Amino acid sequence: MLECGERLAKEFYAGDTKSVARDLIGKALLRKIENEWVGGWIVETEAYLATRDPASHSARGKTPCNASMFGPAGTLYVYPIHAKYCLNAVTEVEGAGCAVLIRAIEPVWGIEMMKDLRIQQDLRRLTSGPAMLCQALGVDRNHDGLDLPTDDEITIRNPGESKKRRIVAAKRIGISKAKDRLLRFVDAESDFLSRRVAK
DNA sequence: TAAACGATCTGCT
DNA sequence: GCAGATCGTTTAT
Repeated sequence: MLECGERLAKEFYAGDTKSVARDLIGKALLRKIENEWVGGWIVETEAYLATRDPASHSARGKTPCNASMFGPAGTLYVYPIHAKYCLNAVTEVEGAGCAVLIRAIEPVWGIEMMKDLRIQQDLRRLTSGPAMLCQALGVDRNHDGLDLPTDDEITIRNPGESKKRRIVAAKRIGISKAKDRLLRFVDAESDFLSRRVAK
């Protein structure tokens, strides 16, 4: 295994959604493809709260498609949107309908593999958006519902010591409801954000 | 079964 | 920076 610390346990995801979103910045998202680990540091996330959050997919209740968003903490929720996919980690308790959207990572491991999967050579545009990073890691609907704390193919790990990051809260992107809530978290120094934050 | 709508990306200007 | 592409899911006939 790579030198990137311990994998996050179920207890990590069981915390308050907003806190989990913030704490995921600087963690390592990894995916095993053909026996090789690919992935990088998480630099951008967004919190989607339970049924009270009108921007959340869970707001209108459970449907066959969003069922895994209501699963136990640590469940992977992959949602299709605009003919692409987004990757979320379910938080809090089973049935709550909260999740954290992982919007961008800084490519570190298996960069050549990711370039092939994305058909994209520009490092800046490799994983700096929710659908981009899914494609770079080869994640699709087949992975929906798996258990992050125990899965063999996809995992999030805590590197322990890592470079210092300046974490900033900002408004969420691309939604039409509840726009003004500060539920987006980014590593303000990163070059791999889907959108820059105002200084 | 038809129509509308996105938690978006890309290419071109 | 902006318009167009894209397609599964949901909601309406």
